[in-house]
Amino acid sequence: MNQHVRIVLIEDDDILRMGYESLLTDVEDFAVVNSYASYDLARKYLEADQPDVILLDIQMPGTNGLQALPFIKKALPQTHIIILTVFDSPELVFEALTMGAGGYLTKNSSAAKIIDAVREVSTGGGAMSTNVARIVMHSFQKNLNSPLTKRETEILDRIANGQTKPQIANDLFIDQETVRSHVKNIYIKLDVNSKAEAIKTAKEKRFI
Amino acid sequence: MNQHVRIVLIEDDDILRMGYESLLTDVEDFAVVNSYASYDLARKYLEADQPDVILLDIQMPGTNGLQALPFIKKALPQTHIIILTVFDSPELVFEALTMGAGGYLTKNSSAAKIIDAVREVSTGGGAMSTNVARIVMHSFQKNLNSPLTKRETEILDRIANGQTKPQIANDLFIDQETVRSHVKNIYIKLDVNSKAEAIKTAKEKRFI
DNA sequence: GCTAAAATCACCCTTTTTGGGTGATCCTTC
DNA sequence: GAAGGATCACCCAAAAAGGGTGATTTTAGC
Repeated sequence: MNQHVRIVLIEDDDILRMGYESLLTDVEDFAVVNSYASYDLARKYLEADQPDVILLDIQMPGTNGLQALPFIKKALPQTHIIILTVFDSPELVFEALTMGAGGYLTKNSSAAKIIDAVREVSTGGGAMSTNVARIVMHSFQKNLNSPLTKRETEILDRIANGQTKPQIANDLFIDQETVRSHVKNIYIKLDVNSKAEAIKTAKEKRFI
Repeated sequence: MNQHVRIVLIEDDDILRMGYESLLTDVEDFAVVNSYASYDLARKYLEADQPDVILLDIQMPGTNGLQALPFIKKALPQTHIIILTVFDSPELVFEALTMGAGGYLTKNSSAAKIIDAVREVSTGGGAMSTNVARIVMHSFQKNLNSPLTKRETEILDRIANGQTKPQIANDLFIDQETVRSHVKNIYIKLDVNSKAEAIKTAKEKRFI
């Protein structure tokens, strides 16, 4: 039995949409079951299409791709969604990923990359173009020149997780006064005088 | 003038090391300037090697790759580091990325993928194998079935950033009592009775 | 081995924040 | 028009935070 990967395209540019369709149709085990110029047009047919993978543009008339994402996820929880767009700002990327996109490709991606990506996400993998990967990886990067000591970082991290000083003291098997002492030093080093400011500053400078 | 990408390999398996060396040397504009069986052996030569890219194994005798990462970063801030390993647990991946790795490949990666990755990171891009991408993307994913309302999520998010109720009230132009009201509802929905627990539970269940 | 930095604890103090209970009003949004 | 969401009010006591000042003990780098 033929186990085709069922693909749906949602892309408002006619030329591009036809291009992708032709590209993906030519792949042996892929099947483009339908393609639409917008989510609003696709909406009522998607469930019948039963796609394994949706290639989704962001910029579209009506509901845009990012707005559509949660609705698609709710209607078709098993479907993997690849964002395919010209935009690659950190905000859009993170927005897409938190909403459950399984891939994020920019439109300068080669045909081979797009085919690879579809295959990957259809089996539960992840896919992103290199510029998106750079953004994502950069978001993890900690500042390696933190003025905070190990202990101070540990404590500030726990504060950022909502722990109170007594709780922290208890967890680390040290006295509350010691925790207080560390916190005071943290405040001095970060030039702040409250938890909120400390967390804000530390996150901005990637100390935690 | 020939602008070669200067590559250093740190990999304890002799066969693999030679394999990578031969693979990368054959690429026109790549130059493998040196290869070592461990970081401890590489250590004192690295600065002289002036690599643009280091392919770094994790499992090694002596200092392992992840432990070596911060030292390499400190000594050679401009050098891009690609972790090349058989391990792909979330913990190791995040550890490597926070320590400043520019790429994370698993050893089942094809020759072409490895060459691509070196080229990418050498120009400041990011690179990761699909299984790593899956892990990373999954870490961003929010729970789309949160029991919390928009407002409640907003407020819990601010609490997780260290803001106090008065501050939140002020920022959102609502009364402290309203914030308290929301917080109470959050506590009931999450079945907790403190900030710390609420943040912990919400993060675990990816509500924030 | 010396020295500086880091980690530890102590006691002074006041102000702010928290959490629980109970109830009410006003929007929206199906 | 009913329900969930968002808003505000007032009761209360306990907990936590923040500032100041100082001291001791480890730990780590030269």
